[in-house]
Amino acid sequence: MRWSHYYLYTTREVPADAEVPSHRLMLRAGLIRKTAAGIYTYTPFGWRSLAKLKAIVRREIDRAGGLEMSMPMVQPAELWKKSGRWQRYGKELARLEDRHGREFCLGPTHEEVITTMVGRDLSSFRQLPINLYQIQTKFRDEIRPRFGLMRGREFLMKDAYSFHTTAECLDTTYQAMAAAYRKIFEACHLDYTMVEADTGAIGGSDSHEFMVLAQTGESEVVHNATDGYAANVEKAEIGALRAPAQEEAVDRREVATPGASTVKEVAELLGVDVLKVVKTLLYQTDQGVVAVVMRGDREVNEVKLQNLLDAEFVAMANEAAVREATGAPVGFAGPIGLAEGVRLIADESVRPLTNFVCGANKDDAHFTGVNWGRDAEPDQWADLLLAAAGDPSPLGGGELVSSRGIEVGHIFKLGTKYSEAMGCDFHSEGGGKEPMIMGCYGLGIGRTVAAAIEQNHDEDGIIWPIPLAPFQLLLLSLNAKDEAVTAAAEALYGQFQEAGIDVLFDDRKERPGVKFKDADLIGIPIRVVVGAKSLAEGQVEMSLRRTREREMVAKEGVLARVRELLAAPA
RNA sequence: CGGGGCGUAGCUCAGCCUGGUAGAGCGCACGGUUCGGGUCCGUGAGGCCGGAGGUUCGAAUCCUCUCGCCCCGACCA
Repeated sequence: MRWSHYYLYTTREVPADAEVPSHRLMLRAGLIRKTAAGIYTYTPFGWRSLAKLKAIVRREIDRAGGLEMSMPMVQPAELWKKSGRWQRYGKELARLEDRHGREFCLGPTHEEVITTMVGRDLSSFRQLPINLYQIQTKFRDEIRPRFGLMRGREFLMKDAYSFHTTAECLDTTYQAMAAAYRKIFEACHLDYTMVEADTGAIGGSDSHEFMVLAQTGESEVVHNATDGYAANVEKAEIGALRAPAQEEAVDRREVATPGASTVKEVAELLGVDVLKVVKTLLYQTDQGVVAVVMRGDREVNEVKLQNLLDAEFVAMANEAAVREATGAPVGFAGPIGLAEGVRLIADESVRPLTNFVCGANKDDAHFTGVNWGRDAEPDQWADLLLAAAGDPSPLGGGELVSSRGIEVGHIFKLGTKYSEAMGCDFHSEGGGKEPMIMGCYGLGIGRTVAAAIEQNHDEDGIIWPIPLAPFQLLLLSLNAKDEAVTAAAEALYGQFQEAGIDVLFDDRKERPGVKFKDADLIGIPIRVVVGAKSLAEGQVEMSLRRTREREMVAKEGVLARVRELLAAPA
């Protein structure tokens, strides 16, 4: 491709709203343009990179037995009402009406559509298992889109759905898809990790996420290198915490704690360790108001809470609700004397505490010397602790380490949640009718490309991994008016094209400085520079974007050298 | 949805407080210059100052409403 005839416009300045490197560089390098908040246009240049990733994804999913298809982006409300998600999905589901007033939504995912289709077409165990996938534009009306393609509202995603007669069969496909994902991310040369995950709004049992490790990632993951445990922090289990020393029970006393509404303030005021202070958090849920007692220095994992309650939503109670439940302003809640009907759940971390401090459900007052059994008893004990770096791994390998990741893939065992709702049954060998057992497998296309940039860039621009680079090679001709240079560059361009190499030929009438800056910015892995001085000696300069190592190569030997570099592991 | 901020040339922004002829840099066009790391000089095109209403002799500037965008939070295959 000749740059002079191509659609590739770089910018020196950045729109001020780009905060993370991938977003900034994708705009500057002319890969994407913003059309609306969280909605982007992919330029021809950017689209090439996405196309490369799509090809890798297709290759691996096809090998894993997937069959490519395509489903509509606009879906009838009827299907979503049938699965119950029309109500449950919330405002993220973009809804619209057609001219007749019929309700539709923009598909954020496609369980309803695929399950309905498979349910109609397949009816026998003999037709199973089957694994269908598509690469398609999704729409989720995110509350706050940000970071360019990392969290857009409209985005490209590969989603696959598998249908089975048995859990074992589902597991086989699940493992095969996990293996395919590994191959995909390895083929992209990404530093990633697979972690246990919560199933969220999609539902189901087993679930794993594929995280590309990056500081700018929106998810926190914890892992332990010794025992191999790795999980999204939302899901993470924790080994036994060190138990505090047991004390002889003392009398419970109410003490004045004016203005001390945080654990830290209370601990300081009373001169005790924060570990001695418990906090009681009030949540509003569709199951009613819930009070959670948590160790003073730790956070509640709201996902664990939601799963425990089997709740549709869980949110911190507002001030009015807190007052109603505790009779006190925020900051003085405790497990003793809560309003009627408030469910009290205590985290396991506070179980071994003796003579602890908690709010007195009274303005400016706390209790000291509180003991379980004698003074209070929760309706339920549970693990609601949000894992943190330094916690013991549940597998016993020592401390958990925390890192940040970009969620690029998420696979689920759905079970029969959708097949039952949508009536997707099969006749079993025994003649009975059973719901199909399903799995689903998502992979963010744009997000993966953004993650690749997040992991591969420097201060000058993108450093594409060869498999995702829009072009493999950038041929750069310096002196446009020098006939010998032009002729040599044209000859090389012809050779590269003939050899089937993805080449971008910078034949623009620009100064060398501009071309070099652009070359660094757009990050094509291999660069070949034809300039007057070296050409006089029959040589051209070759270099790699990643290492910046330069070498002079006789112009006759360039093609062979390029082939060598492309074959080498990146 | 709560809190904060911003909408002025294609892009990045100044001007607004204290109302009086709409600006800069980059980009673009033209001429010259330069030619291995975003040359330099000159000329020029380009803006119902997001939209509506109000105050005023007069509004980019003050007031009200509205739309859009961004940041923090809650949220999230």
